[in-house]
Amino acid sequence: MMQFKFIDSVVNFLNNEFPEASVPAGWTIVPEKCPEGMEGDLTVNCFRFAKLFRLAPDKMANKVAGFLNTHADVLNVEIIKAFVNVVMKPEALHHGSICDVSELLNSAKLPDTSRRRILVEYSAPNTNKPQHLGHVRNNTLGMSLAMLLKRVGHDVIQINLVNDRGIHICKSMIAYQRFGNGITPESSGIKGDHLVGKFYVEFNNALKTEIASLKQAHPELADKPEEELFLETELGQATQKMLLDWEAGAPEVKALWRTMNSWVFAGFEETYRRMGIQFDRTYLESDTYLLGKDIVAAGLQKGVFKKRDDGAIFIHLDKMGDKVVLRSDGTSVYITQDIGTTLKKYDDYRPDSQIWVVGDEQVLHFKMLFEIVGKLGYAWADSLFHLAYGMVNLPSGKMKSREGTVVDADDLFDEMVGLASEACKERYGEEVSVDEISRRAEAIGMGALKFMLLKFNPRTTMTFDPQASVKFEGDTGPYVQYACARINSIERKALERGLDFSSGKVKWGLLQSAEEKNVAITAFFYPQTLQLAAERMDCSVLVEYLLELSKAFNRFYRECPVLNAETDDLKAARMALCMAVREILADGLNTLTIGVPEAM
RNA sequence: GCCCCGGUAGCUCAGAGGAUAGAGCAUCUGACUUCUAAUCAGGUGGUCACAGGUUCAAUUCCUGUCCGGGGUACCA
Repeated sequence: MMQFKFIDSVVNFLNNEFPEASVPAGWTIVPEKCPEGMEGDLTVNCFRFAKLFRLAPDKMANKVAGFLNTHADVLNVEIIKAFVNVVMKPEALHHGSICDVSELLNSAKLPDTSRRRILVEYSAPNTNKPQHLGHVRNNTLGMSLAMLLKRVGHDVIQINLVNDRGIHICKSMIAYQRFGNGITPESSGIKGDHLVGKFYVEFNNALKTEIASLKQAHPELADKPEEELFLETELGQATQKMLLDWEAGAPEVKALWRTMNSWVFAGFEETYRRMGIQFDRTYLESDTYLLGKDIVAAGLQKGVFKKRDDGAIFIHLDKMGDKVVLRSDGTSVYITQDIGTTLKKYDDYRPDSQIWVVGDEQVLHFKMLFEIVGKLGYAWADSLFHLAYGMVNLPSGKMKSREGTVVDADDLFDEMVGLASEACKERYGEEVSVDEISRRAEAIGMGALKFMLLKFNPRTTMTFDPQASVKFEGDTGPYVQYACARINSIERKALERGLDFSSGKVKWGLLQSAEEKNVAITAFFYPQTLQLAAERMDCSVLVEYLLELSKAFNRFYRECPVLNAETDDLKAARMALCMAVREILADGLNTLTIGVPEAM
């Protein structure tokens, strides 16, 4: 990690002054950004480490300030309580931060000994309907987390586990058989996953009608919930039979299943491509759904699991009570499959850690899963992690497919990109090719959406306001992209004017204004921000940072002309600052899987 | 009932022991002959749900209460 020389000096100084103090190995001072309105660039917060040296915080502050007063890199020092506010010489400030930007970017990488192989599983869609806003949050969190972990040096493997079989899949198949009339994505021009989703809806409508007439014919059933009446209906029975036929390998059922799933996969492929998702491995539940059974059988032998009188196999998990892992009829439950796939993924990749990006309604499920894996004797059970994220609600409340309030993923992409496209045309409609406009609109629209979803802490249950979310102003992805676009524009203008800054040494010490220093100070925190975000598995940390750096840049942009600066040396130095900022912003946006348009 | 998560500005959200609690939106006022105004500068707006406790220091940690959400299946 990059560090200012004066910080190292203080640490050395303290170690020499207090040889008897037992400071942890590798201990150092982490400087903080001096709050706005205070005289200072950086702050050494002595509250945090005074105790290490058995000194009162204010005495420590005095000691540190006394030392720093004589330091060659320091211009001025002010003590407030136990905060030591340091004004640095601009030269030293820039050399400790933004001057060598590739070194700065590189220093975000963890040392080899801290790098891990990590499996990130996310998305996990069902093949009976298209993806919606909830999936988009999941996908965005998953892919960005994967990129973030990679960015700091981990070996990351992105995994999807597709739910491609089961009773819910049979529902759309039954509906297709009955109402489909041989329609296909090609014949209808409807995207495959949407077409299959239509039949899932039709199934539920038909089922609702049948249940209504069932209740009418049998008033005693009036109070029964619909799920309990499923197998009383003709449709329900047909669906159940189809599931059994599927499991028995009935050729005509399998053929239809393959056909319809292929439509859905083609549709998903398009959705994923648009989001920029590439999985390293896709597991299909149709291949893995039987996996856990052997393990349960073996666990029963070992006494980890027990058999109940009715034949069901369960495990006793102390505080969480009993959990059935195999039904009395011998079939798997959800957790059985997850035990199986967890072990399978472990065997396939030997990871140091596995992460599941799954909604927070499943926290208990994963707690149980991890405990079961541990009880089965796998020491790596404590390296398993459920990244539980909150649901996406609408201002009107929850999204409900039954009430048609679900925000479809593809529609949402189109809307965001469409609005971005309009904004682009407004600005550059005449001068820029249609092709370029659509490229920009794609980066801006998709970027705005992803950025918005990542801005929230993953665990918060967020409200998605279509009106507000569709804007490209304020704390948004386009705000960050715009800062990059401004820098690109400066670079283009420099070329037009025949200015060449590539040769000659940059005189960083010329950048002395508050705005210039603030950019450099903010830049300094980039590597540790990446590492913190990775450690917390929380991209919102990075999002906040990118906004802050963009804000610092935009202020600089307003106050400090680059190409119109007073001297050539100052022009060159400011240009170098711009280039460095662009590299950081682009690196950050990239990590969030957001593109950077050339201009906007 | 029990378990988990949350309650911070009109709205959406940051802050997780430290300085005067922040940002965006909304609203009001200014700034485009200048390297892009998708920008910038400023105003208005707060009992950090409530009550105790720990601490030199609590919005942050602990306990309790209230309110909201989720979970508590031989569903996934």
